[in-house]
Amino acid sequence: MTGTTAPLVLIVDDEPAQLTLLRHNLTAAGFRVATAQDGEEAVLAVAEQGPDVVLLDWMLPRLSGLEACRRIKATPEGRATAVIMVSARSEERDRVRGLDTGADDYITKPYSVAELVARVRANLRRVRPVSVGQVLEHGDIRLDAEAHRVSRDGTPLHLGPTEFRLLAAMMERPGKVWTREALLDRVWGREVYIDTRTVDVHVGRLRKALCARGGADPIRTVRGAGYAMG
Amino acid sequence: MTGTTAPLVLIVDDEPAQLTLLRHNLTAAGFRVATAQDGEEAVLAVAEQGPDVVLLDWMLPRLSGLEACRRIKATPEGRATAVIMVSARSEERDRVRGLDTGADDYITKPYSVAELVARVRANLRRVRPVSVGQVLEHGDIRLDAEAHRVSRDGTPLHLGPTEFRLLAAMMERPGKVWTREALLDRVWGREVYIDTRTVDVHVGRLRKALCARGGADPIRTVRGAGYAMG
DNA sequence: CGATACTGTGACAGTGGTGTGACAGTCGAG
DNA sequence: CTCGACTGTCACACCACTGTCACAGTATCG
Repeated sequence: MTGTTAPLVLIVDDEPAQLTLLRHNLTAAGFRVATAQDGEEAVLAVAEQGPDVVLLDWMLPRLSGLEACRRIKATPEGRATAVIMVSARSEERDRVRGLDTGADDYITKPYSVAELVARVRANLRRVRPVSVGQVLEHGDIRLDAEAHRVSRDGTPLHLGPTEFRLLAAMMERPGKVWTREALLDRVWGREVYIDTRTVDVHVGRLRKALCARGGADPIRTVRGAGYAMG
Repeated sequence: MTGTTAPLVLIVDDEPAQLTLLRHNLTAAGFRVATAQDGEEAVLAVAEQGPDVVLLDWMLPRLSGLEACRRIKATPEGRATAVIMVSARSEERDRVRGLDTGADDYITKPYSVAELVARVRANLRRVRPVSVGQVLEHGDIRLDAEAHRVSRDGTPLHLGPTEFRLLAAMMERPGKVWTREALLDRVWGREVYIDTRTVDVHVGRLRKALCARGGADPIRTVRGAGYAMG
């Protein structure tokens, strides 16, 4: 669930053919994939692996998709993941029931792979705000998260991976002051032992890159607190 | 966007009949409703009113729904709201384009009111938990805790860390008289050995900063007791 | 009025937070 | 392998900020 690894999608379906097909397509789209074959497995897998998105088939052995969804959404991990119900039923009352159970989205068979992937991305965007196709703008700075590109005033900039994530985090909430600890959490990952002063160094490098071709420093230092955009 | 008031839904459509219909149904469902008639209005309305959900028609004058969605999602307010694209086009490639622009959901005409409301609710569930930074105001003084910013009458002020915390504490409870000991506790920390007269010095510095560009002294000295805002 | 207690504030030295160049270690590409 | 890109740490310099003091100003009371 940190910004560094690929998003994890849990596929729940009882037909092996479906699992293989989906795994193949989602892997090709850059996601990590986990699978479960019935509702109980699904609930367990969510608790253990904390996926970012769950593709949940409506018809499942042992525990219906609807009930599985309810149980998933009853856990803290479940609330932090997006559940997409997959079903052959396209009647409206089912859609309504599905959404009111806590499902985040609903997709009906037959669906195209393109739409499925787009849906997964769209839901992912809410669960992991920055990591997926999103263009952030702040003043003359543009950051394309999907293409991994940054430009200032139209001219492209070269940033290392860490500086890129650092900029992305700060651009996501302009004005917000990030403590060094918060940035370590967000940019480096939750379980890392890193000197907080390292943040200073990377902020310095980011500043140098952003101001290489002139322009005001877009990063504000708040003494005793941390850093902020704008 | 606060927790106490009803969720705000922004309806964007150029047909007055649609606006009236949607407003009626959503109001009946317990939402607050705002409206916009074209894409530019929509982008503006999102920035100004910070709705929880936007119902965005695909076909709009001046700025297409797609482009409006992109611009909305490039702003911090936009990222904190759910955008539901509404369209007569049900072809798949449009859905994909819509979702990849940053839209959170997609609904096609004709839709039933029940499904629409269910979708709005489902999207709301994800958007609502996002809390917004606390902004304290007292007279013409504004203190943004998250951004660590203070302004008086619109002009930004520079405060040191201690003065900032001091002001924040006093603004949190306007009128309350703080003893020097209470302020030491609150601002400096519980187990500090500091001369109580130090509080006086910092209050003085805070006053100087607040009144640097004119204006009445917002801090009241209570002889024998301490200090208070207003 | 004088005495006393309390508060405002300029000055100042010390501290500690921050910017930054240097450097060694790691990793992947060629 | 070598090379280059990137990372994390350190040391040093700088200066904004801090806490304290001394003295001046002001309210309170006999």
